[in-house]
Amino acid sequence: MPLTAGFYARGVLEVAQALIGCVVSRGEASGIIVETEAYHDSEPACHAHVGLTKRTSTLFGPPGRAYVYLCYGVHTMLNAVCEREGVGAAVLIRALEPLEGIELMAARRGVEPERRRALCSGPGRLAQALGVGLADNGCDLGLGPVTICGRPRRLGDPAVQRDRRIGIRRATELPWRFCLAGSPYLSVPVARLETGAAVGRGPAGG
DNA sequence: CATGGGATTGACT
DNA sequence: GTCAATCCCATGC
Repeated sequence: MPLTAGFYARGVLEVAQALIGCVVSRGEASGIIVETEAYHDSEPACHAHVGLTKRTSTLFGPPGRAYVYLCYGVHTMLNAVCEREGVGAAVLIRALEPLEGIELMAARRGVEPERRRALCSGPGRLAQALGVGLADNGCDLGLGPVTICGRPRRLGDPAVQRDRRIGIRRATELPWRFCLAGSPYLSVPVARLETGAAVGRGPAGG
């Protein structure tokens, strides 16, 4: 059973951590989420920081929808919209451990199925592997085409590591990246923990 | 209407 | 390590 809106309605940091170990599916292809990042309209790295526009309307909409956009004119990014309607917040899905539809994902990526790490280790890569396109923007993650289900019981409670977000120009100091500890499917390894690093307290008013 | 930036990737030196 | 691809959309005139 897919996760419902209540799961996403919580604070975006809480959701970003809770999504580790959950399963993203689209059609025959699926994978276990091993890396996420949180974005919130209170900080400048978030698209919603500019306010409500045509582009950001999905972000400010109800929780539990997909926010899909094109990055660098080349790659599609898949996010899960969080927090209550009127708050611009989302979790970027950055890496998956491939689960089902390996052959299909490999064909879409143009790599050999044996190269598991090349399939979904990166936000652009996983979107390509799943066949996510701009037409999926705004879709209900409980209904599809893109769906997210809870953690498989057999996996237990995952150990989650926190890190700084990757590839952004602004608000780089926030430790809003969440990774499955020890996973070989991360887009980038977790940085060494810095002693005394500032710990984010979460978005104001979130 | 013109311009410029961007939450990336893959190819190449 | 460097760098180009490529396009949507926010902004400004």
